[in-house]
Amino acid sequence: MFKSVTNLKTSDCGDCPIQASAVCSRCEPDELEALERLKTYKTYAAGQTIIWAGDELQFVGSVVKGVATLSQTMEDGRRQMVGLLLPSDFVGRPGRQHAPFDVIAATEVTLCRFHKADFENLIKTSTAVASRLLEMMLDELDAAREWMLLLGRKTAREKIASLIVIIARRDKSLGPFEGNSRIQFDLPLSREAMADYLGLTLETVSRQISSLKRDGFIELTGKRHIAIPDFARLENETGDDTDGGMLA
Amino acid sequence: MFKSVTNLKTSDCGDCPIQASAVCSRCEPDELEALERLKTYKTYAAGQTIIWAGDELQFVGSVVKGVATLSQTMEDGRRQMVGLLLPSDFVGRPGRQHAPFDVIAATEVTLCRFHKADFENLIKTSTAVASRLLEMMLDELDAAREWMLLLGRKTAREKIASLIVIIARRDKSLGPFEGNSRIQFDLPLSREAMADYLGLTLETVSRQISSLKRDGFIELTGKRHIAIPDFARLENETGDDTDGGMLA
DNA sequence: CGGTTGCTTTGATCCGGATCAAATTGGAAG
DNA sequence: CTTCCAATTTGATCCGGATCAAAGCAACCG
Repeated sequence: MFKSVTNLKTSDCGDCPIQASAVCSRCEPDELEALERLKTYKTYAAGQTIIWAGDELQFVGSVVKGVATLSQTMEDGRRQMVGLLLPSDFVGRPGRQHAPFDVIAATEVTLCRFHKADFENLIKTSTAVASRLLEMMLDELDAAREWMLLLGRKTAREKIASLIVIIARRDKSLGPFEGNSRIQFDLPLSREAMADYLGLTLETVSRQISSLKRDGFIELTGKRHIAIPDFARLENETGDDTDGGMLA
Repeated sequence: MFKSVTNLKTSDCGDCPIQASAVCSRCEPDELEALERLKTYKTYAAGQTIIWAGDELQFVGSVVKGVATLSQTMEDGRRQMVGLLLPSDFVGRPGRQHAPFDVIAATEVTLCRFHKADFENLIKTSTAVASRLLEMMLDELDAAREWMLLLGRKTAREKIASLIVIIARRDKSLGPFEGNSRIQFDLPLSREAMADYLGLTLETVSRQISSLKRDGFIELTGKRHIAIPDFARLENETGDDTDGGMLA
């Protein structure tokens, strides 16, 4: 269920509602219009729980603005974030009841929402919508699996470096950047939220951030604002294959 | 990409090729027939790599028999299994190139395969196929997220107990069973493969299995055959919410 | 049969990250 | 500009699981 099918922005700009350049051409005008009629917007305050685990969900939709968190909690309180919901990410499970995860606003969040039943109906009749959703889910799944590698095998330092890199890559306000550029932005998550995402404690998160700072990979001004003097150099700390090469 | 969309059994029995009872009725006869024409079978030996990370993939399909493993490896050799492929699980990524995961046969594996391009074409024209696939992907994603909780927050003992419970639940040869039944079956994975799945070392896996045996949660005859005297009691060791309750 | 080979178990030690406990800081409210 | 407080950093210690090292053990083979 949940998170990040992505890009259900619903056309303030005439884009394909189930967006993404590649498929826009597949959207029939009447499908686009159908989505258009169904959408509503709603804003949630930071800290507010948008969806409770086990809820009977009445809507699906996507994040327009802000950051939310998709997480699961054990009885004894141990918590694991299983998804980070940034603008353009899809929220809600079409078909059947949603799985037991909470969605919590990390900052003020605006959702673009569709009535669930209507949306499900649309999936069943529109190939374009269904296959676009499928594609988005496949991306989601790939991301989830990469996260599994991080959780199962990376060290604390690699986890922190990976998270910072991922947040930077997804921050559209930075525009496209490359290689060794210097970039800066605000971390949308508290140390505790990062810990829940990375399977660490908040103390370890803090220590590793300090350590990356000491080693010159990042600079901090205030608690949330971060600067990365050399993006590629930080990427080397993630433990990931960075060359992206594919010889022979 | 990959793994477990599930149930592309392709009708030796007249079932919906994109199976699952709930949707069978949605399959049009001609769609069923289209899938029928496209399928081929192939068997792989235990230990064989079925798909290499980065491959240009020519087919998609599903596991008919045997067990395969979906895994990712870091340059320095650290490995994390990100999916367990059991009979009925889907393999391959329709649309775009598959992500960098290996698929390796853990036992002898038989796949039912479709030519990729044909299958993708089918998705684009058949709502039934696309929406069934979507549903399966959503289940996959839920499972992946539960695994994230396991990797990030569970103790070694809880991880082992969880894995045994999950394998037992998915073993169809056991038939449906409930609560405190006694059940027994063969573990389809080596200690090392379990370790790769759980984000542990093989020594820790072995120790925890021994510990569960000492405490009477499981019995072992030979290295692979396992008996669970009281399934519900083992479930209590997983750390999961077991009551499944949903009061008020 | 005895020997090789590949799992698996068990043992001893080490270390990364958790836990418990203060101290510090930055930002919001007055 | 101060005050206050939650978020963060830093410190000291502990422990679960990793690592290094040696046996068991069952299947296979000559």
